[in-house]
Amino acid sequence: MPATLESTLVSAPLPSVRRLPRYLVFLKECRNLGRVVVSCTHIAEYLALDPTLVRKDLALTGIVGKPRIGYPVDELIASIETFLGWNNTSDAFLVGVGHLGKALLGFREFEARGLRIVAAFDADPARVGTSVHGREVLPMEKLANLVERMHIHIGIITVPRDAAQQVADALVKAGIRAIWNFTITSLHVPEGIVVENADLTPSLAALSSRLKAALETAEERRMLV
Amino acid sequence: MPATLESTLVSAPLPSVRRLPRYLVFLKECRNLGRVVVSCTHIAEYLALDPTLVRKDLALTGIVGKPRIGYPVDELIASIETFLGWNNTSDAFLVGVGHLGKALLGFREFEARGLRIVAAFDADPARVGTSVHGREVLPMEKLANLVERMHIHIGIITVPRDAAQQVADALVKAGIRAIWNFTITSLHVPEGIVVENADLTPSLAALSSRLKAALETAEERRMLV
DNA sequence: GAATTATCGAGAAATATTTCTCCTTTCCGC
DNA sequence: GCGGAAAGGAGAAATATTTCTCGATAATTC
Repeated sequence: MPATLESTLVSAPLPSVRRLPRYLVFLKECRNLGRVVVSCTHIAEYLALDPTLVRKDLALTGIVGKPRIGYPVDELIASIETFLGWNNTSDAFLVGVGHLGKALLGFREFEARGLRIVAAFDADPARVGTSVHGREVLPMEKLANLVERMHIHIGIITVPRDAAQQVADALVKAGIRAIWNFTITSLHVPEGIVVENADLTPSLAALSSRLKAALETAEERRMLV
Repeated sequence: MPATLESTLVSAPLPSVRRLPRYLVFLKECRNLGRVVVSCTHIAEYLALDPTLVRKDLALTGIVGKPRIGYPVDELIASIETFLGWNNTSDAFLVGVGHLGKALLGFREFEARGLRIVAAFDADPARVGTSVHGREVLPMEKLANLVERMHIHIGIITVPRDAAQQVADALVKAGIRAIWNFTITSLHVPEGIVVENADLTPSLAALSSRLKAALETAEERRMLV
């Protein structure tokens, strides 16, 4: 039996979880406009989804709506944010202060979404000691000690792909529980460690594929007419 | 009408397409190590996937393997790259030269993956005229004209989320066919325009959710023992 | 040269996810 | 209050995706 990276125990459907943040954007917009309640039909229409799908997703968070009324906006926002754990922020370490690492360190929005990058590390001595968006870049040697001392659960990998596995090993050894992997490298980690891949290449592949299909469809229509 | 046309009309399963780039990483590693053939079993083992799944994904690209041997590495790489359209690069425009936009402009790897960002635009006059990774930042006014003149199909949106819809409208009006959307804003576009969302927030949500589940599972096990 | 074994291919089965259908609830106008 | 319309809830149906099973094939070993 091949070792599975994902523990397929009881957890929420991942596609649903991924949609939740987009609901939040719309809901906060509603709140800003002074709306008190919102129906899943409205949400679905705005996001071009099926209303039932939205209802199912929202039900995951434990909220119940009222027929003919909808969901109370404030409660719904709170419910989703609680479900996603965005209320109590988790601290994370980032490894690899290149272009992307710097960009991530600059996203102040993460903090509103439950993630605080508290320290950055790099193997390049030239980068160590510099300051990026208010955080000093630390040497890799300090990583293990600090992970333990600060009870860090999340590691963010933004190093060149060849170094990714090595960094992952170091993070796991230090006691990290989840890795946000921005390289395309397929990381090998012990069971129980969560790896979420955020590399852009798969998304680019999907874009290419869909664009190709769209252009072909358009071409065909043009020839039929 | 050739059968290939029909097969492209029914677009490939997106999850499969997203996995293809990860196969490529492994395959190129194999090639570098001097391997000539590789079996889907090996690929599957390395990526912690089911062998049959890998076989089905590879079959999408039209390659046929040999029993007891596997797939010829070079041919397989070529087959996947052709399928993904990584051989003939498409030109793209990027709008929004903030942290992320700059980071994307700095990724030279995109070119090996069929994407060349040929120009960058920004609404901020302070940024217009500056140079980022060798490309001059142009004013938004020039966008429409250049999209048409250069036959650009792909637009990349890396602006603040509030400006995203407006930029998308401008891109669509200019004649763009696909949008790579790095904001969490749900874009409204006419039918036939492809929108691929690459915002990190859904991935972060998935990470949080899975980490939470993993920690709970671990806790549960600990209490059982 | 035959047996053995690893691998691919195809289609069936299983699972996950999304959509549909019907029913209940609640508000609004009368 | 009462009936109708609109909205959400629950579970079934449909669809998409993944996994399983079995048969065929080709290299390796004896």
